[in-house]
Amino acid sequence: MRLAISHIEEEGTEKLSLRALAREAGVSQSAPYRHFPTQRCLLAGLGTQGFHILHKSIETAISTDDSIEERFIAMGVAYVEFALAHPTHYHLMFGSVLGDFSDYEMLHNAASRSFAQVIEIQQELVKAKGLKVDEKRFAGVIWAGVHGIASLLTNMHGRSGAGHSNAMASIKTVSEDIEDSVRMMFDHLVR
Amino acid sequence: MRLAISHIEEEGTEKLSLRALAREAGVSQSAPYRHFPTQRCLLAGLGTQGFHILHKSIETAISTDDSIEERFIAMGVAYVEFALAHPTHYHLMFGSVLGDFSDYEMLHNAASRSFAQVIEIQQELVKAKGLKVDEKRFAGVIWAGVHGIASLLTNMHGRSGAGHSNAMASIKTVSEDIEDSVRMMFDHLVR
DNA sequence: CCTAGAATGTATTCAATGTCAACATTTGAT
DNA sequence: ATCAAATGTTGACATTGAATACATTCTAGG
Repeated sequence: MRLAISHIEEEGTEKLSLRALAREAGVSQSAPYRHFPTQRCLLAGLGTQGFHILHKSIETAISTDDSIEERFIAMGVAYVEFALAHPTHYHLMFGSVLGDFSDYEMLHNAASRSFAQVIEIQQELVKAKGLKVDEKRFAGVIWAGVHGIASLLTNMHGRSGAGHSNAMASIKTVSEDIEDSVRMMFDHLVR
Repeated sequence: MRLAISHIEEEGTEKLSLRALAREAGVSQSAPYRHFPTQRCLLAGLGTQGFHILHKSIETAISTDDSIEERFIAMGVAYVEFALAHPTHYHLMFGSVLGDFSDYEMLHNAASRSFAQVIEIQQELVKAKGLKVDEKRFAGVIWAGVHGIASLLTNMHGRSGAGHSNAMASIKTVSEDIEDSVRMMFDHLVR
């Protein structure tokens, strides 16, 4: 039922049981199995959906008349904001829960499209600025940069900070102005 | 029993059941509960241990006569290498599984010590280079940088790459020379 | 050495979960 | 209206985290 697919969006501690989901959806425990043969398939569906949202978000963010540098930053910001808006999706997409994407064609395709999008704008930047870098390593480091921010913010969220308040304060500062933080991280590329 | 504590180290898909662990240790299913009131306590123990290892690794890495820039890079490399060597620990330490550390004093303290260590060398760098930055944001971004590399490498490990080979290739390149990658990420700080 | 109490281990039980199979109901196209 | 596909339900099963009550081992103080 489509109820499940909409309930899919109910971002919650994914950890949430299939049965609980079903119960909450007002149907019986094994109803979901009509739609998803296994729990992992349900999660794969969530992941696929996540990649679609991310793709659209980035597409919107980079479809401006700004310079490539600014569009590059905008992409980073969009990436991080997506993670904050959809932490469960993000966790599925870039965590190790789902394992190898090859098992799920739709997920795999959606991921490929997102990856291609990011790599494309990154190559555009390299070209425009005439950067002399190992392109593959560059792509990986860029990705790691935004992923690091996104991951830290989503994971450390709601941690008390008492005692190691310095570290938590630094995270809070990052989260309070994401654009500034992305800009700081890619400092040397934007100037 | 201490067997459990040593078996703790057996890095495995943490997801592994307590019972399986007990079985593998050759004791009965509920024996572990003598040592850890709950599963989360066991995991908290693992996390604590992880912070100790990380602290020692970084301590070793930065105890050289090199310049602050080089020691800074060495810290980043040590951080990433720790994550690769102990992915389960890392996941517990910086994922959201354990939730708020305040619930476990030892874990909390170990984490604080690690955080302080990282923040200290980062402050040293800021001072030495006379950087004019928001220190808190700077700390967060630095942390996010190394965390991003570590997280991507540990999570994407063993993903087939067929189809979106560009993205996977970029990760592979990063993993093949971690120091170069960390250097590229903190480019502007090291030159 | 002996014994009391702590530390450790076991057996048994319970509720929740993922999965499956057999059966029932709804729905849409012909 | 009919029939097949889609969807939902009930009941079962094995596994898991957890709790309780009972048994064993170890160790320190007399």
